[in-house]
Amino acid sequence: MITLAEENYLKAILSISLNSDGKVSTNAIAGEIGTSAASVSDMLKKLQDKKLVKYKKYKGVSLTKKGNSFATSVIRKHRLWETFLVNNLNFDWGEVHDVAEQLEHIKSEELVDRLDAFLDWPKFDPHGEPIPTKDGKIPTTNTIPLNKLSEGTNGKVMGVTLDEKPFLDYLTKLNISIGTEIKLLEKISFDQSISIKIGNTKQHISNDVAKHLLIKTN
Amino acid sequence: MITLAEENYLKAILSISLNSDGKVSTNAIAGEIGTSAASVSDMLKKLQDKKLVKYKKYKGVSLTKKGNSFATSVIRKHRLWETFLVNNLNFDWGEVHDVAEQLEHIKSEELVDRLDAFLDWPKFDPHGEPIPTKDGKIPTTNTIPLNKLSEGTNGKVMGVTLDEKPFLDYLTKLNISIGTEIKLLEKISFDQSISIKIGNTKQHISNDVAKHLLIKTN
DNA sequence: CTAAATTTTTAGACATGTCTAAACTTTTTT
DNA sequence: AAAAAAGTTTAGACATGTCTAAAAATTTAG
Repeated sequence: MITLAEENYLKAILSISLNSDGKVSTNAIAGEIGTSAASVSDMLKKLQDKKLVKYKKYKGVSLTKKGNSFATSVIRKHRLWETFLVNNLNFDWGEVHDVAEQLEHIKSEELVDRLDAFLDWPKFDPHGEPIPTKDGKIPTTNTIPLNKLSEGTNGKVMGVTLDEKPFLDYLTKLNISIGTEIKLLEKISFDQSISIKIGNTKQHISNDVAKHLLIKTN
Repeated sequence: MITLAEENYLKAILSISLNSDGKVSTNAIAGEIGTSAASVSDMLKKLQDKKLVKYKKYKGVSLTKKGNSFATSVIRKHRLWETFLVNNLNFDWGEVHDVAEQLEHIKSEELVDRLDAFLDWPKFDPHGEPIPTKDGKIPTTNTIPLNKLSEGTNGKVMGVTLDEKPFLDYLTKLNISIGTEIKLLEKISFDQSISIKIGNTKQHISNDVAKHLLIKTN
């Protein structure tokens, strides 16, 4: 049996390794989970014993096939529940994360599959993030982060890669949601901040915001 | 903060005290939860410290107002989730208990209220059990257990008071579900077993089965 | 290429919730 | 009303997952 804490560690490792290739460091995991490096060390040994990760002391960690499969399944559940919460229970996209963090640990394959069917097998969640299928495949998109776009390019917001209320609330304030048309006007090399046009208004946003917006160019 | 284990103890205490008035014994709780009397003793002290129960050593336990309110809320969540699972995810009524036991511990008032609204404020769950309202009121029914009916009386099954797969599967086999019309033909005084008529077929069932069937007489 | 800084691991402690075995109350029986 | 039975609590142990402080390994800098 895999515990709730173990699932959270696997999810954190997967999430970090998607944004930066190679082995995942103890500190990175501690940061992601909000715990101490010491606790992470302890847990990595346990995950190693269960053959969920490959771990060499001081050398970082990576998921085994089995570990990856569990982590992907947790993400699948998280995103399906977020979809349900937004589509059917009328939650706002910034309000669902914490509840989905709990729901993702409910243990029942049957439940997940039936929820998937009830939602009509969605490919993307309310943030535009891909929902892994039952067999672990992750739908792809041909999107790029807004900060990688070149000046003068038009595109449409297809998703966000950060699921935190302050960020999502800020997007709402900027009038940005899934489907919003954006034109990149200017990149400031000093701090990588950018000017954009949304509808007929110009906005200026930081690189930290831009890098979490997935754009499909027209 | 109330923990998952504490919620389960409170629920068990409420559930026992509904079926038998007065103080609830340590052993009864141990039996309900499936743990040892020693563990129950330990936990009762903790619940006492949190003012969730009133407890005198060797003298049994009862819920405080606060404890009752938590326990009722857990039952509310359990029954709302069971309703969702059966009505919307097409689960069979015998399959939902274990999943609902997990879902009932999700912490979010908002979630429960929205689920309630999504389900259109149901008053009874798929087993006919009343769903407590947000403010803790429990809808009433004028039903009596089948074993208390007198011979020759007709009635309709409005609910069951046991949520266990083997029991529910047996009912299905007997062609009994919510809404089924039943006539009580004969009571055997030796073992309190009874003969009933369902549609045009006679059946003979034990008192253990009959006492968990709630009947509304015609 | 050492020395300092950073990262990671170990050691020891703690909280939660569980267990078995033994001790203690209460209830039932004779 | 004492003895036996049943029920309950305490004592001590264990597993999980966390923490801080100290030790060890690795990386970075001078």
